[in-house]
Amino acid sequence: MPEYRAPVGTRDVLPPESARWAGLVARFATQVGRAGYGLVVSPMFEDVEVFGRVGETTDVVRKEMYDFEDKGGRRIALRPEGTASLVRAFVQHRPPTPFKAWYAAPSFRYERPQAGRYRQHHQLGVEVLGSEDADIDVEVIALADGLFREIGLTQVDLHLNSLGDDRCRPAYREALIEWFTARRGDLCDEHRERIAENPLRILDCKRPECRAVSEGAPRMVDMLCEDCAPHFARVRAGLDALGIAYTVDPRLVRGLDYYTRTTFEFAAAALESSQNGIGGGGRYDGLAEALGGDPTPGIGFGLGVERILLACDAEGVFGAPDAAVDVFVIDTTGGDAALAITHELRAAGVAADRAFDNRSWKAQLKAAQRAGAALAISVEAEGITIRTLREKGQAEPVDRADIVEHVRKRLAAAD
RNA sequence: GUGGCCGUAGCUCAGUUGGUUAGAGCGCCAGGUUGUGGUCCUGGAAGUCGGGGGUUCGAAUCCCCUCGGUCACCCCA
Repeated sequence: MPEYRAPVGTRDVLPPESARWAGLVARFATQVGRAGYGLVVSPMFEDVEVFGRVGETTDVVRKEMYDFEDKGGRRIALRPEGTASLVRAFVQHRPPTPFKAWYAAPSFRYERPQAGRYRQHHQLGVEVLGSEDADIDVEVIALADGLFREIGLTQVDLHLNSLGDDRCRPAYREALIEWFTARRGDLCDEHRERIAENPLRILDCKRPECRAVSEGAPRMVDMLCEDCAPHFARVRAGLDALGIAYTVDPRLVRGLDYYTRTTFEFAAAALESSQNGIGGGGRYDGLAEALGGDPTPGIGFGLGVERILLACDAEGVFGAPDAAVDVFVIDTTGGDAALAITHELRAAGVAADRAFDNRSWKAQLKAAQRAGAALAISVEAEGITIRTLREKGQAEPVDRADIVEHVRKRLAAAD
C-alpha cells in the first residue's frame, strides 16, 4: 500500500470517470444558464456561525461539521452544504433581485463513509433569492428534473411537501408535540426525549415504532394558513402543467432547519441502498434575515454528484465517454516533426496526440489505437503517410505542408 | 459514534490441514507473426502478502493490536 492515500471518506476522480463529472457539470451549467441563472463561486469555508445559525438542531451542523480554528483565531467551518454560503454572499453583496444563482462545489461532512456517502461530496445547486412566487418553486424543481432527464435517468421519484411558515407552522408544531407526547411511550428511545426540541424530525424517523406513531399524526398540509395553502396549490398545479410527476409526502422533513413552505427530495428508485436521495431542496424564506439581511424569500436545491452518477450506473445511462483524439502523430525520424505537426494540428482545432520517448513504430501505432484516434500520420525517413485507424485502409502519402488541410478534409468527410 | 465482512502485482483474484525461490488473467514494456494495424506467439518488469507485535523449527495462512477498504445503523447529497 502506498504511504499516502486520499483521506478517509474522500476520493480521487481520474479519467475516464472524471469525464462524466465534467459532462454532468457541463449539462447542468447549460440548462441553468439557459434559465437565467449565473454562476456563483463562493468560499469552501465560512465563519462557523454562518452554518450554526441555520441548523442548530440538525446532525449536519451539530455532529458532522468540519470546524477548526485558523491561525488568526477565527472559528471556521468547511461548508456542509451550499445554501448558507450562497445566502451569506447574497446578504453581503445585495445584488438585484430576483437573484438567480447556480454553483458546483464540494461539501464536507465528518461522518463514516459508506456507499454514496463521503466526507467530501460534490453538489450541483441553484438558489433564487427575492421572489416568493410559486412559479419560481416550479421552475427550480423543473430544473433538477430537467437535468435528470437530460442525462437519461428515468427512475427518479419526486417527493413534495409544504412545511408552512411562521404563521401556520407554530400551531402545527404544537399539534405534533401534543400528538407525540400523548404517545411518548411508543416512540423510539432517541425521540422519546426529544419531542419538544424538533417534533418534525420524528416524522422522518425510520424506526418502525416512530413510523407507527407518525402514521395518524397531524399533517402540515392540512393546517397550512391562508397564504401557504394557495402557494402550495399553485406549486402543484404548476408541476402538473409541466407534466412533472410527484408524490405529496406529508412526512417529508428536510435535514436542515431553515426550510419553509415548499420542500422536495429526489429519490433514485434504481438505488436500493438507503443512500438513494440524490437531491433535495426547498424554500427558506427566513434564512436571509437570520443571516443579518433584509427579510428576503428564497428557494433552491442541492444535488449530489456522486449519487447521481451511482444512479446512472444503476440505470446503465450516462456512461463515461470514450476519450478519443482525432489524429495521432507517429514519428520514427527522431526529429521535431511530431512536435511541430501535433502543435499545428492542435492550433487548427484538431484533437491530436503523439507518443514520446522514441518508441518503435509498432509501439506508437498501438498507442494511436489506444488513444482512439481516427487518423494516424506517420512520419518516416521515406516520407509522410496518413491512414485511417478505425477501419483498415491504405496509407496515403501526404506532403508536409498539406497535412492540416488534408486532416481537416478527412475528418469533415467522416462526420 | 456503534457493529458485520474484507486487505496477496497497477486492476480482478488463486494460494491445500502452517512447509522450499508467492502464482494466474488483464494491463504495461520488448521481440516475433500478421499487408509495418485491434489477433496470435515468446519473453520481461512489477508484490517488505496493509503495518506492528505474538505463537512456532517454520506464518500470506493461527492469535492480538493498529491502519485502510467496504457494508449496515445513525444521518444525509
